[in-house]
Amino acid sequence: MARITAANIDKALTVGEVAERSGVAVSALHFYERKGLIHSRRSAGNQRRYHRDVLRRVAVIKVAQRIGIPLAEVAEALASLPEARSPNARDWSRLSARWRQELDERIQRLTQLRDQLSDCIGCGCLSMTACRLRNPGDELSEHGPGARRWEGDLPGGQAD
Amino acid sequence: MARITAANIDKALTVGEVAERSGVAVSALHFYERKGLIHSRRSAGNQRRYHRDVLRRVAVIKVAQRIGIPLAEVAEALASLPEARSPNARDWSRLSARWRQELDERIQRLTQLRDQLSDCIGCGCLSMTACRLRNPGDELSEHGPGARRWEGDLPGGQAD
DNA sequence: GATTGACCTTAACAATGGTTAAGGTTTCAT
DNA sequence: ATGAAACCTTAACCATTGTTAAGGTCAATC
Repeated sequence: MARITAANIDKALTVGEVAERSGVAVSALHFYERKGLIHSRRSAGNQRRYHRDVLRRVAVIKVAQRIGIPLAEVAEALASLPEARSPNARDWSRLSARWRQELDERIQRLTQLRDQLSDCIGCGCLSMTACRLRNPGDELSEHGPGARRWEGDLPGGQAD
Repeated sequence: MARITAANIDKALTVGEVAERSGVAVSALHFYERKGLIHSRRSAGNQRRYHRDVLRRVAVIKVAQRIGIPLAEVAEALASLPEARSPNARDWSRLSARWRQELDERIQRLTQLRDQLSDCIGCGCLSMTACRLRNPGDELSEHGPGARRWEGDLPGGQAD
């Protein structure tokens, strides 16, 4: 369907066209629709027909995935877009800002982890009680005499 | 079993003890064993008995997970440890160094993404053809006249 | 009007990282 | 020696993000 001519440039898109242009598989588009991330109308013969806005939505979904946002959260964010009109620059900017913050936090967490890991490289301390990397959440010190014996329980006595 | 006394401080650990000390569930320990990340001997009655080294391995697994390394890759890394002796500081250092590099790369990718996303906040361009975030992998320009009409197909004519 | 490609739905499968349940055995302390 | 707590195995189930298959319909073209 949908010969692309000057006359029908505004025509609704078929699922195949959206797949081709957005670079995601038809099956993924079906999936996104089931999850409420995108929407379609139906043709007389029950085939999906998409407004061109769907291309932006899919692009946004792909960016969000790169950031590491789970689809459920993307769905929420997209649900916050206005229904009455096509989203405008400000609408998209809001999403970008929101996700940039998540991205910032993720980067910060990873950077902190990296710094701790760097300390570990020099000393091989990944395995020791004192290691900053391990200690958060390591309940060792609460549980009897064995818990503090990290340095003593190796044949050869190396403090690894 | 395993009264903790001065006399049996070097005793093998049961799965419950490992779970408690490492902070991971018994089911997860079984799972790690199935996947080859940790190993156990068996008691006369077929119960798992762990060498204390397992606590280090589990700690390393947890760190790797925080970094975002999939278990299969962790399994590979752990398999590279010497079998004959308990791993020493240098062995653990090698793992740390290896993963630090992966972490560095991950951080760099995310940072680049963040910078691009920052550009998008100002202009709302997440949806536009020119956007650096979108263009890699966006096949738009190859597919007919519709492909370039990002600015023209919105009622109201905003360039969003 | 028939063919062919694109489309439809439903359901099952895949990988990842486990948890939960069911039914039976071992270990420990008393 | 017995009862409770911990352990065993197998199998099914959970969420996430889709893909693949089966069986049937629609749309556009020759």
